[in-house]
Amino acid sequence: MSAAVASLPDRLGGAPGGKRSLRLWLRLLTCSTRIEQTVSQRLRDEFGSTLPRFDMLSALDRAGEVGLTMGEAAGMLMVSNGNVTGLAARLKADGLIEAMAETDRRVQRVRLTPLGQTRFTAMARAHERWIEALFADLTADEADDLTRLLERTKRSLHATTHEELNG
Amino acid sequence: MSAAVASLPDRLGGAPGGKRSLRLWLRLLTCSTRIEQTVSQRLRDEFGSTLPRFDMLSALDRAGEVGLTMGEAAGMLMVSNGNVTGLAARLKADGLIEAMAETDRRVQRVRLTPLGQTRFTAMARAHERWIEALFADLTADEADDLTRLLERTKRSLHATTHEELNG
DNA sequence: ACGAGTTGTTTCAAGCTTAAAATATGTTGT
DNA sequence: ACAACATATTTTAAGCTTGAAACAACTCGT
Repeated sequence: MSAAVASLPDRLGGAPGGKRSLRLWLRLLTCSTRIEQTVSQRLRDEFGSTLPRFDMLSALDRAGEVGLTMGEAAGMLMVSNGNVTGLAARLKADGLIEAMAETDRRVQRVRLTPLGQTRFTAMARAHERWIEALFADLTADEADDLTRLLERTKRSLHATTHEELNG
Repeated sequence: MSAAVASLPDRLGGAPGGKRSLRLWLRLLTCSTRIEQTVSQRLRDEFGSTLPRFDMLSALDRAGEVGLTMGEAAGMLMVSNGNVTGLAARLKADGLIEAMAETDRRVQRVRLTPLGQTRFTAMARAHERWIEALFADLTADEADDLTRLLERTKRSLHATTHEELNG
């Protein structure tokens, strides 16, 4: 959740170049940050939870019975392995997730507990309502256009970046 | 930098409702996170700096001679006041910013040092190139469409949220 | 079997971030 | 002047995040 205030001093009419991209990035970041802050605050106020915790529960909900290893979870959440270690420890302490048996003893696999499932379902319902409300002023067409353009953007980013997260 | 993996289990064809918004939010977050991670990594590798530091320097660059108070900086960066206190302390220790005199002794006003200005200029140049490259696969029209839609989104968010950050 | 290399995870130190409480200073009404 | 209130900032405790180093367990070639 970082908000760049990159310097955009000048004209923006013509060139498809740097300033144009900078302005686009600034808008993208502003929207993203604002939504994160809103969701984060409501998660705290209404559920005493956080966005990282919610994201982790969400990934585990998708995974179902088989759960996720630490590495798989890190990949889905786009965070470092060490991060997931701490997150999992806190969620375990809350009783929302539990460890599973694994033959490969290096692997730490976890899944939702029944309590975790219940709590996540409640949060997910509220979360969906919040997001829907935030985008409410966009028409369905605008939302679809935006989604499509972001998909194109994602591919552009993918083409330009090949970095790893861990170490 | 948090990456939601919100559950999107089902059909997505029809309704303009929750699932559609959720998918849009997910794309937005993915793009934003990916760019932040890329920029963050390069700032560290090439300048030994961080995104929050860069953002702070950027805000001060825009402010010019008169500098910014802690509160003004917090507003521009969309972070808490306490956050800016720590950031300013670190940048001061690096010799990149300095305190200014103020009649109101509650107010802490800071500006770039010459060194800070030099360093920021170098970083900003590189930053602009990185961003341009990340969006390189989009046409100028696509970039403009995206910027416009994000502007509309920003207004939609603004209409729905009135929360404060501090306190 | 055993050493070398690989893979999955955790630990660690440092920085970022927040909300809430505390501090310090300024302003206003009387 | 002074009390009450308001404003600007810092402090604090807790959580999030990372990259690098450490650790543990597995695989493979011989």
